[in-house]
Amino acid sequence: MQLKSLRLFMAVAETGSFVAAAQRLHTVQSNVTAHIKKLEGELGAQLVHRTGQARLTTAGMALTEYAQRMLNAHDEALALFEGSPHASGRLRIGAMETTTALRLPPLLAAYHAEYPEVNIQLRTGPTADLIEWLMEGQVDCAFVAGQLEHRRYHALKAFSEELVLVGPAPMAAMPTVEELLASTFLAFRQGCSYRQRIELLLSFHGVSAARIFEFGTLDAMLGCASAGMGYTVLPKATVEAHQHRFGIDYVELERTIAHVDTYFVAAEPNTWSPALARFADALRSTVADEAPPLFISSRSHA
Amino acid sequence: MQLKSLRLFMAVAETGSFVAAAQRLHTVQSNVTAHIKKLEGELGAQLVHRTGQARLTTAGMALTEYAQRMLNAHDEALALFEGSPHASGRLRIGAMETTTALRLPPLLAAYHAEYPEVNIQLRTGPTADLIEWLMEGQVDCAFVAGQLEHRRYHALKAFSEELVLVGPAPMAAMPTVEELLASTFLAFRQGCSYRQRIELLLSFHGVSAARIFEFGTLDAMLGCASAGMGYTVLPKATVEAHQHRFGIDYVELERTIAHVDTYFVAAEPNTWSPALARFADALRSTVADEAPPLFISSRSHA
DNA sequence: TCGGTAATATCACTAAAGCAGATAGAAAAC
DNA sequence: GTTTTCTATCTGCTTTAGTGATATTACCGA
Repeated sequence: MQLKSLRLFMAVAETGSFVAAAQRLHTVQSNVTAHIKKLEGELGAQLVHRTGQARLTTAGMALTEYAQRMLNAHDEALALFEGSPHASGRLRIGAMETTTALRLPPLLAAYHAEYPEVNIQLRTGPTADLIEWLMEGQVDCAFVAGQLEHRRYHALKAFSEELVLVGPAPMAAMPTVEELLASTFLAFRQGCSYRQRIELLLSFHGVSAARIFEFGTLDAMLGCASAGMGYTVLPKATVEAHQHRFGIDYVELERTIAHVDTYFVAAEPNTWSPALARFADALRSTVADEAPPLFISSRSHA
Repeated sequence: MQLKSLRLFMAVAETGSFVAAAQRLHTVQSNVTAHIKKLEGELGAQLVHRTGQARLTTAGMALTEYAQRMLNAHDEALALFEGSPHASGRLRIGAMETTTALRLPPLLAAYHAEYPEVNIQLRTGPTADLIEWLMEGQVDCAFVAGQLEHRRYHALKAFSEELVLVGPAPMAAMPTVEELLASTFLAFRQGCSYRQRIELLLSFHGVSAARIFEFGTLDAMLGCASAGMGYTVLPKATVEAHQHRFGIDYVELERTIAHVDTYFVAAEPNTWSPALARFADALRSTVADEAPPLFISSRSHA
């Protein structure tokens, strides 16, 4: 059974004529006859009464239901890919805690408004996990800190973050080496790229290691920071967004340490579902509003 | 897009390998490659990651939903016709009022118990209308009085009825010619074959014409008969079934007039949907329980 | 970094199927 | 009874599918 045959069959059913069906689908009558006969042979039943008007037999009517289902699914699939008037299906996004909290809401809102059919699944985790999930196919795309070194992945610079050293308010100046050495650092669980910055910061100040408390959520970490439990390193925008809720303050860091770019990474664009492609579009337009876009695409293996 | 390609695509998705998919569907790996590549070309997107495990891309996952829908509909259609484990769909039956009331209930009950998926639509009318509906395709089959003369239709003798003259109780003997001439006859609306029998009965007794009242339902007719409004001709079994509810009685008629066969008629068997074919089966077994079956099939135009 | 291994891609060839045009046959309309 | 209109069949051509052998690529371990 072929979709072509079913298409012709439905045309015959609707027009009541083999020649009309042939014209509608831009072929010849003998071809229609051949397809209908083949269908009848496969199903072991006559589908069309040929006397006078070509009317469907009872068997033919029974087939229409299934033929219509197949053709509908086919047309929808084709429309989804070729046209792409509306994206649908599932979109699994991975992102860091800070990105999720600060950057994604407006982006997701805009995307969802335009493509309400897409079922968005958001998964939060540190950069290392995100990359693993992406490679394992557990997410369709991810927002990670720093550029992905791996080949065969497409990367788009999404957001630029300025990391600051966060501690209990007030913080007038950078803590001394002694203070840093004596204090605890608060970080997300293993794999968070910001945590690497903490270690970079420590080495920058000549401190080799420090006590580190791991947290699972941003709120818990900020709460502990305001309570004076220790210092942490977070994007400035994140801190400013939460500063009114917690008694925290920050000092800016040296630029080489502070600057971190968040990249949108996914497999190559030609593997994207329409839902993912539209999401990348939405991201690009968001990025374009703030800064000139910078595309870093991997070598495409034609 | 071909169902064959989608079948291979799903096999690749499930097995994670081109060679495994080829083995499962009894073909060779190069063929799988060709089909997948063709699909990818048609949709303009890469569907499968080839590195290591053959995993689906995001686009590929989006396709699976539609592919599954198409293949499901295909499998169901095939199962419906070839196997026929369960009939489904719609079955439109036409029947005379008396047949509907007396003969169909047990048949329909048995059929519905076995094939609950079938949506049965019952349409009642006189024989002439039934034949017209059948030829126009408004019903899939019909129970009519007398054999259908038309070619290209399959007929199966379903029930034998013994017509009797019905009047208000008590009826000791056949009314005289004068009584018949003076009385009114009650019949279904134009086209009812039993009504022809009334006219035949009258001519048998030398009466050329009589006043006839037309009714739409059996109950109304029997009610009027019990009230002494006039006589009617009905199957003996029907009268006996309603005798306890109405004050009616009957006398038997001369055999050449009394005997009427009810035939099951439909288009030729090779045009039957599974639902219709199973219904004919059910009817045959019902008939076989009562009398040796008698098949009168039209010449099949191979 | 270099082979070995296991996977997919490509190629050449054969077979089959699809398609178009012409024609024959059958039914309906006049 | 003739004409018209429709479907079935036939023939040749073109395209496509399927097979098996071979090339290429990626991955893995030494």
